[in-house]
Formats: sequence, structure tokens, C-alpha cells
Amino acid sequence: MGLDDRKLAVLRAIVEDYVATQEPVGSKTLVERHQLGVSPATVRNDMAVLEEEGYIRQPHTSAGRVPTDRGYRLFVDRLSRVKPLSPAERRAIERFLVGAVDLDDVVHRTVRLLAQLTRQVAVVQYPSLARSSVRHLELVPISTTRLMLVMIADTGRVEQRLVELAAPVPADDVLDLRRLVNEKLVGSRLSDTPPLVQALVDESAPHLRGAMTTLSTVLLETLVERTEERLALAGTANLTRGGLLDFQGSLRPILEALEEEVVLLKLIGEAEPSTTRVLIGDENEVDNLRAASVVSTGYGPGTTIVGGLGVLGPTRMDYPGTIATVRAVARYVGELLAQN
Amino acid sequence: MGLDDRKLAVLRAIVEDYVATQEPVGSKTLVERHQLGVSPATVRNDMAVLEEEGYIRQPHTSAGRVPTDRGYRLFVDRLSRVKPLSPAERRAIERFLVGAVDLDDVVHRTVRLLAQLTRQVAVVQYPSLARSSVRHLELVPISTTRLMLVMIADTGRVEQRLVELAAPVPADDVLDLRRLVNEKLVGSRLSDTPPLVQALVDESAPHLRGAMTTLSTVLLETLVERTEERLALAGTANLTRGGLLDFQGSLRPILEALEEEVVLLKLIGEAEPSTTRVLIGDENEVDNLRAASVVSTGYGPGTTIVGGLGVLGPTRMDYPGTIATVRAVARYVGELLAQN
DNA sequence: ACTGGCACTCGCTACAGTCGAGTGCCAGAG
DNA sequence: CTCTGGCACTCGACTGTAGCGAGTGCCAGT
Repeated sequence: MGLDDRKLAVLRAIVEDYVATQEPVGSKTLVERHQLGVSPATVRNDMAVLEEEGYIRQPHTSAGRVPTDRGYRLFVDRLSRVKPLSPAERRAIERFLVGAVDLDDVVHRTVRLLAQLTRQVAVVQYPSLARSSVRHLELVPISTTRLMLVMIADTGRVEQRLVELAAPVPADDVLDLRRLVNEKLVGSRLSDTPPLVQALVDESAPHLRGAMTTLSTVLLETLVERTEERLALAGTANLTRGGLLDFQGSLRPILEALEEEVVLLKLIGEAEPSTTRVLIGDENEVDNLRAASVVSTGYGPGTTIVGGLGVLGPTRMDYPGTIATVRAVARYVGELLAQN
Repeated sequence: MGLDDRKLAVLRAIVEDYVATQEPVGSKTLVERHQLGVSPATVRNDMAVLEEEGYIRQPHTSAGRVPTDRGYRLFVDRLSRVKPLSPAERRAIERFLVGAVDLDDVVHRTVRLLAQLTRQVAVVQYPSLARSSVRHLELVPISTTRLMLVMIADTGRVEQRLVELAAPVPADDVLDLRRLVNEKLVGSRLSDTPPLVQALVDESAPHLRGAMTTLSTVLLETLVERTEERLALAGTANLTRGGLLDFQGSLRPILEALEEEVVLLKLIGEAEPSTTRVLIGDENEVDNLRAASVVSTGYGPGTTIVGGLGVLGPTRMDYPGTIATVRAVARYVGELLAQN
């Protein structure tokens, strides 16, 4: 029941043709377009086997074949050749990313770039707080009982949070608090901070104890528990590409899923180092995205991963090209971050 | 050629019916559903006049009537009665907005709330920098030649920017710089800062002059020129409501327009105090949004306006309800901001 | 000024017929 | 055993026709 080389070649041809033309592909057109060296009838037999094995299917009895999710999977795993980026794309990437002034700027440029290059919906996760470490903490007095806590992470992310104090705290004490939290926390990974924060409270002088306790609560909430991961999105208009044929006619579920940040983070954020993950149709746990595929990877300075990025499109997508682009963009962004 | 009361009543009935049913409305159904006190034939005559005047039109010869943009305009201006919010809506608003912890949080909650209540696409502009004043400026040394400039505005917005110095600056000097910019700039409107920033450079001690010059450039860029207005978006999935009938079958242009922040800011951000602006279809200058309507208003603590918010939907929308909701949400957000 | 009546328009649906791409199968050749 | 050419068959897409019905415009009458 194994698939010989020719059957695999047929599957590859079907996937490539279908992705290109968006139409079910028949045996005759297939032999015309690719040099398979055999007759349509032979191809038909191969197709029958491929269909039996669940790699392709017929939309209707008298129509051509269309790859199934399983077919795409096989294609991605074993049949697709890596498509090198065109020089034009390389140039586009570089041009797009130089001149970024700011982490926000980097993320926005990246997501737009990805959307533009892949002509799909792009998602970029901001560098994860959990994977960052503290570069600096700042306490800015807003009023006598209010402080603005600003945290700057080594990834360039800046988070702020209002701290509502129970009692007024004199300016000098604020300076002390500031010095203390910085001494203790700077340089440590955010995920490692909870014990440190606790120690801070325990060790602080009595007159600071109250303020420090409130502060520590906010610190823990902001930096650890509600470690709110942010992300940027672009290219939703690309969903309408290919008419309404993709996504079985309704963008509804897709758009809904795209608004659920949690869902997206799950898709994009679970990246393993240097792996590109491809989720095809059904493999996706999210019901709303059963008709979509996601190509994602991690990025970060050097070999560490601080966040994920990727694209989402119809299962009928150009996997080799998309994978290449996603990887390339992730690499460039990593380099950019490393420069900071 | 004036429209007497009955003709206006007919127009109102047409708009209300069409908005509710989404189908062209004919003379017979109209008299059945509304108590107009006249026969269908009479209504037909009135309709003919309304059509001649451009308030309604027939999709095809033998179909019912549909309001034109002009018809909606008249309806909004003169015919619609303000629809009071339901208690449920009131409660939803309050429940949604309490517990916001952060400006980001407020904006996100607001935009989701608006999308949910109006069942349309919601847009909320972050408090405009140009309309804010400086509450505090912070300089955080990142390396010997790099500073992170953090600005906190009175609206709660926090902006940061990397400052790349030409030469290393000792820690003491950073403190001096920090003190100087705060003394000079805190409390002033961002739009008024340019001369102040210039003065800062002129007045600074020689050994600070170089650093201050670079700093001032970044300040001007960040706070004035590239006064990057941000916004939040939600409810794009609502565009698919009403099948593909709205927006003449293609979401493409709408989605494209929604990705152009500049475009949205133009729509939402030009709010006059306490006015609710309604742009219907063609009245919109953006080509991509010719099939859409926008209801927007300004918000801010007290009577000042610091930003805009609104919703975007098909021209066939429930204007009275939408207007009421948009207004109510804006008012609540204003109150929330005033508490800070 | 309003109404009832009437002829007319035209989109929608259903139905029948044709076309053609594509299939499965089979017998024969290599 | 594998491949090929041939052939009958299927079935969706498209076309044309016909009937239906909602809705209109107009006109004559009250």
C-alpha cells in the first residue's frame, strides 16, 4: 500500500497545480502541464490509489481532484522543495525593516511586511514578557498616592501600570523604593521574579513596607500573572483574495478567530527554536480555523526565542514560498533585535 | 416640491422597514406594517415623488424601494427619534468599563464593548498626543550612549523612544538632563512644546549641549511631528453579518480601509465637541468606504475632547440606536478618564 | 386629493436539454 | 505485471423557456 515515486510525483503535481489554478485538477491537464512521462489513464489509476489513501478527493463525481489536508501534510513533509527567496524579496525585507525606531515600529513594520510578501494574514507576537528580563524599573509619582510603574525589558518592550497606594508616600521614599526594586530585579528573567519580589517586601524597611507591598502586588500581576502578551495583525484584506472559494464561503469564523488574541497566541506563540511549524486545516484545534492553515516560527536575537510570528491563509496556499518567507522574516527580525 | 408630512412618514417607514428586513419595501407591505391611514396607491404616488427627489430608488423596475444615501441623510437629520438606551445596555456599559486597570485596558474594553453593543466594527482612538500635556518625562540609561526616553501624558498615555547619543554621557549628566526637561516641559500641551524644546537647547550648559540637542530632536519627532496617533479596532467579524448583501458583495475594500490607520483617524478623529457625526455612504471621502456609514463622536474627561471613537457599518444600519450607543459609550469613557 | 382597478415589468425559480471535463474500467500491448 | 488507448458513464455548469408574483405606473371615478 506504499506510494511509489510516481504516485508521489502525481500528488505533488496536483498540489502545485491546484494551488496555482484554484481549480480541481484532472488527469489530462496534469500530464499536459507536468512531464510525468505516462498517459492520463495511468495517472488516473494513481489518483484512485491516492484517493483511497485519503490524500486527495473529488468535490463531485465528475470533477478533478483536490488535495485533502492529509495530502497537503504529505506534500509539506516530503514533497516540497524549499523555494529560495527571490532577490527582490530579500531587498524588500531589508528595505522594510531598516529605519525602525522603536519596538512598536519594528513589530508593525514586520507584520505589514509579512502580510505583503505572503499576501496573507500576518501575525506577530510582541516579545514575550515571560522570556524577557528586566532592564530597568521606573517609578513616577503621579500624585501623592499614585505612582506610575514603568518597566523596560531587555527586548525593548515597555510596560506601564498605575499603582494606587493606600497612604501617601513622600518623594524620598519613592526614590528609595525605586532604588530597591531596581537593585533586586534588574537583570532577572521575568518568570523568575516572584520569589525576588517577595524578598523585597520582607527585607524592606518598616516605613516602606506598606507601599512596597502594594507595589509588589502590581509587579506580580503585571509582570507575571497577567503577563499580557500583545500582538499585531495585518493583511486581513488578503482573506478576500481568491473570491469566496477559500474558507468555504464565509469569512465569519476566521475573522472571529482573529479577534481572539488568546487563540492567535496559541497558534503563533508556541514556537520551538528554529522550527517552522505548519498547521494544516483540521490539524488546528480551533474550530473556527478548520479551513485555514497557519505557518509560524519563533524569532529572537541570536538563538533564543522571544516571540512568535507567522501567517494564516487558506489550506490551499503556497507552502514552500510561505515557509521560506516566514523563516526569512523571522531571521531578519532576530538580527534587528540583536543589534539592541 | 416640498415634502409634506405624510411623504416624510412614508420615507421614515421605508427606512425603518428596510433596515429591519433588509429587503426592498413595497407599497402594500408598507401600509400593512405601519398605520399610514391611506391606501397603497397613495403611498405609491408619494414614493414616486420621493424617488424623483432622490431619497429612495428601485433596485430593479419591478422591485420595492430602497433608501438612497440622501434618504438616510434626511432620515437621520429630521425623522429619527432618539432611541433611549435599554437598561440592559446601560448595565452592560458599566459592567464592561469598571475594573479597567490601565489606559490600554480602557481602550480595549471600550472598543470591544462598542463592537458588541452596535454589532458593528468599532474604532477607538487613543487619547491624542497633540491634545495631551506632559505629566512627566523620564530618561533611563540603557548603555553609555543610549537613553530610553519615556513620556507620560496626563491622559495616561505613555510613549517611549530610544535616544542614540553621539557621545557617552555620564550618569550625573543624565540626571541633569532629566531635571531640565521636566522643569521646562511638564504641564505644557504637546502641541505647544516646540519653542520650549528649542529654548532648552539654547539654555543648557555647554557640557550638556550636545546630548540635549540629540534629545531635543527625538522629543520633537516623537511628540510633535510623528505624533503617531494610535487606535484600536474590534468587531470586524460583524462585517459578515447580513450575508454579502451589504457592501455590494465584497468586503475587500472595507477591510483594506480598516487597515489604513490614517484613513480611520480621519474618520474618527475629527470630532467636534459634543457632536455626533454621521457620515453616510457617499458622503465619505474614502473611496473604499462608499458603501459604508460611520457614526463617530469625541470623548474626553469633562467637556474637553482628547480623542474620537465610533463605529462603521453598512449604510443600512440602525442609525438612532447606533448614535445613542456611541454617545453613551463616549460619555462613560469620558467619566472614566476624568477619574484619573 | 385619494382610491380601486388594471396592464405591465422583470427578477426569481423550476425545469429540460446540451455540453464537456473528468472518471472508472477493460482489453490489449510491452 | 505495468502501462495505454478506448469507451461508456456521470454530473456539474450553462442555456433557454415558461410561469409566478411582487410591485409598479397610470387612469378613471369618487
